[in-house]
Amino acid sequence: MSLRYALLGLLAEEPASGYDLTRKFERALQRYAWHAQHSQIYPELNRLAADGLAMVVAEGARGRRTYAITDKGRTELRSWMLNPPDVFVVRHEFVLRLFLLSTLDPDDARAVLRPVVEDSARELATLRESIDTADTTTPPGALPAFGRLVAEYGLRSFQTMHDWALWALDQIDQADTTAPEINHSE
Amino acid sequence: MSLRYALLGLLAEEPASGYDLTRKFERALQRYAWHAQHSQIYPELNRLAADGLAMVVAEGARGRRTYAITDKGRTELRSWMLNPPDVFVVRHEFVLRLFLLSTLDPDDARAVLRPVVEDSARELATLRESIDTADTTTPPGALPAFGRLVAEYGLRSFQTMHDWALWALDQIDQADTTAPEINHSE
DNA sequence: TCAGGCATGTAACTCGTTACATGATTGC
DNA sequence: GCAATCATGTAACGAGTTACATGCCTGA
Repeated sequence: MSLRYALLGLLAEEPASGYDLTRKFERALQRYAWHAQHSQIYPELNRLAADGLAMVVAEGARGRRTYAITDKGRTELRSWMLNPPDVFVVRHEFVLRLFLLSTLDPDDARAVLRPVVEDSARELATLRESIDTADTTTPPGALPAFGRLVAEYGLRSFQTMHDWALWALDQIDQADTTAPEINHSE
Repeated sequence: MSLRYALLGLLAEEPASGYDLTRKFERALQRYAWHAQHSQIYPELNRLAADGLAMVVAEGARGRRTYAITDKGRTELRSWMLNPPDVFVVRHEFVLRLFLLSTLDPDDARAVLRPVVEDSARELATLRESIDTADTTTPPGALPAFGRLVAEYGLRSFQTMHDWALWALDQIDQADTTAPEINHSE
């Protein structure tokens, strides 16, 4: 049911069409939080409308339909936000690979980790730049957009991953040079 | 296909039954990396065996079947580990809620964030304790188990989340006391 | 005019969840 | 004997992916 609330949440920020929402997923949500394609989004929008949680507020060129959240939708969304489950659904292929690093020999493990260092550094730089731009263009004293909170979370997460990957490479090197002959049994 | 590799990876560490694997998911993978129930694990084990990537190596009481990874399975797993996709699948309901914090008013946002501070502190303490125990029981000079790498990643991730949530609460307070009258329009 | 992007949809398939179902073993 | 746990399975359903399908607008 998370897709339903992801859509309601995006609609709560501003009205949007299925096409808009698809692009929002690609740009922001997909990398950190949730993934969905247009083939899933359009039917769900129709269901949201059928359930009275969203409604079509404009029809434009090329069959474009702009949806907005309804009061009922807002109530439903708020209730979902304030009642988190005890255990969250997590599916993270990257972290899965970290878990399975133990199945590789040191050289292979290093080969997996090195791109992690570079990728996280690149993500970090991109995010920091867009945060700096946003911070300087925001009038002083204004409410910081909540998007700023998420960006900060992303920034810290990439920093953590970067630092960790460097540390992990170091750990592997140490183990490898200290006692390389213990390996290669079996 | 990630489930397939998660299972292969766990079998690469040691032979296990479907029942064992189900518990491993519950204990470790589920919270951080991937989730699966027994109803998905048993059929997939049968498929792994049919494809020659795993095989039954022992049959025990109560119909228990212990599977082990085959050489073909190891080759397949290694190839998967060394060829990561450009973009990872991420489904993280917790982070989704962070994104949608912007749809809540400051009081509601605080109500969402406060438990995050507490939960992450608790997870942090538990993880640190089990890491300390593992570190002191590991004979000095031995190869650090790769599980130690993941534990460290978990530790740092929870620390990051904890620090971020405190920072976010502070940001909300500041915005709320600086310019509370800007809100409540519309 | 025509390429590229806007815009929506659906069918077939696979993945994942929930619920139902069954029985064996162990320890008290 | 019986409760708890071990142990595996499947059917029905819902969620998510891939591929196919269609047509409209805008700008060069």
